[in-house]
Amino acid sequence: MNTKATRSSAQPDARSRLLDAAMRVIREQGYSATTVDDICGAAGVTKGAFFHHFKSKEELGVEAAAHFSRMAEQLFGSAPYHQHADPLDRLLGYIDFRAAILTGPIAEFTCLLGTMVQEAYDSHPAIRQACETYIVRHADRVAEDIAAAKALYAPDATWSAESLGLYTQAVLQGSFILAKAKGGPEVARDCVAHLRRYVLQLFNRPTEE
Amino acid sequence: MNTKATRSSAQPDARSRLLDAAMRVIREQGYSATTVDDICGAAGVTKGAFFHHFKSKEELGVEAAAHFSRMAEQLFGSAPYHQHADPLDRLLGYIDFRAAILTGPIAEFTCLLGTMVQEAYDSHPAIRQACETYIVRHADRVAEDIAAAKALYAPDATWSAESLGLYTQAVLQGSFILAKAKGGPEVARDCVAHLRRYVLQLFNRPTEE
DNA sequence: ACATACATACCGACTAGTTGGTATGGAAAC
DNA sequence: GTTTCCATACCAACTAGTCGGTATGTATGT
Repeated sequence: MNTKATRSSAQPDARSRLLDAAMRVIREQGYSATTVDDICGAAGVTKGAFFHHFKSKEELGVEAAAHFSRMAEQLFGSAPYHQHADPLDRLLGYIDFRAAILTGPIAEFTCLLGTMVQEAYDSHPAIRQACETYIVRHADRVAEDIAAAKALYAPDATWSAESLGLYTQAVLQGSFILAKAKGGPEVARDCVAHLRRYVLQLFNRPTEE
Repeated sequence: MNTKATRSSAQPDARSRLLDAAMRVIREQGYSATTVDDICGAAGVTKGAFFHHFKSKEELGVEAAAHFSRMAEQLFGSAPYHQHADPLDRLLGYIDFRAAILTGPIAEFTCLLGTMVQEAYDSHPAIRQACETYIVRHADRVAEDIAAAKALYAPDATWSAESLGLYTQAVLQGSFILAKAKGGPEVARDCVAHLRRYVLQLFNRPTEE
C-alpha cells in the first residue's frame, strides 16, 4: 500500500524487511487479523516477494517467531545485568531490566510469541510449537541464574529453578495482557515489582533500600 | 453450516445460544479467526438471527465479554471459599479454587477477556474497554479480601491491595498463555503454586502442611 | 395490525495464494 | 571476453473462495 522510501538507499533485502514488518504488525493487530498484504505494505514489497520467501502465511508466522527470538536473545544477551558476579544480582538485574523496557507504545514491549500462541495454539500447531520452543528457551536462560542463586541462598527450597523461570515468563505475559487492557504499561510495571518482591523473599534477602 | 438438534426441544433462545457459542469458539480460535458463520454454526442458528440480535461482530464481542463476566461471577460467587471467616483464608481459597479448575481442554479454563483483549486492544476500542472493565471488576473483588487480610496481618506493607489483586490476574493470564504454548494445564498449576507461596509470604504466614 | 424473532438468499469487499513475467548476476561454454 | 545458461529475487495482475453485512421474506404471538 504505502511504499515509504522504496528501494532508495541500502535497505536490507525483502526477506528481513518482511520479518521485521511481520513482527511489528502482528504485535499490533494479532496474527489472524494481520493480512499478508498488511505485512507486504509495511515492508514495502509486493505479494510476489512474500510468497517467494515464505510458502504460506503460517510459515511466515513460524519464521517470525524465530526472528523475534533472535532479536530478544541479542537484547537480553547484551544487557548490562550479566556483569554481576552474584547470580541473584543477575536475576534481580534481569527483572529490573524487564521493568525498565516497559515504556512507549504497547506493541513495542509486548511479546510476539505470547501474542501468537494465544490465537494459534489450537489451529496452527507449527506456530504453537515454535512459540513453546522459544519461550521455554528464554525461561531456561533465566533459570540458569536462578539455579545458581538457589544453590547459594536457598539450597533446600522445594520449588525448582525451572519452574521459577517459567513463572517469571508467566508474570510478564500476564502483565502484557493487563497493559493491553488498561492501555498503558504502568500496571505491568506494578506486576513486575511484585515479581521482584517474591524473588527477594524466596532467597531470604530482606527488602532493600 | 451445521444445524445440529435445531430447534427441537426447549433450547434457550437464539441470543443466549449465540453468546454461549461465541464464548466457546472465540476461546478456541481467537476473536479475529472466528467468523460470524462459525458462531452461527456452533449455535445452530442462521446469520439472519445473528444480525437480528447484534448489529455487528464487534458488538457481539462486547456482549460476549459481558456474558463471560456474568458466568464468571456466578462461578466464583458460588464457590465454597467464601465461607471462610478469615479473609486470608478466603484469598488462599480463591487461589486454590483457581488452581483446581485448571483441568480439561485448554479452551475451557482460559479467559475470554484476556484472549480478546490481546487481539483487539488496538483495533477494537469497545472490546478493549469491555475487557478492561470486567478484568478490573474481578480483580477488585479479589482485592476486597486482600484489603481485609492486609488490615489484619500486614497493615504496614508497602504494596496496595488493588495492585496485588491485579497481580493475581496477571499471573493467571500469563499461566493461560504458557498452558497454550505447552499444550496442557500443568505449567499453569505450577505458576499458581508460586502465586500462593508469594501470598503466604506477604502475610507472614509460614508455609503450611 | 403490528412487532418480534427468526430464515434464505445475496452482495461487495477482501484474502491467501497463483501465474507469468522481468531484472540481475554469476558460472560455464566457446 | 563475450555469449549462453540458469538460478535467485522480485513484481503486477489475477483467481477462487471467504467474510461481514444487508435485503427481504415469513411464522408466531399479542
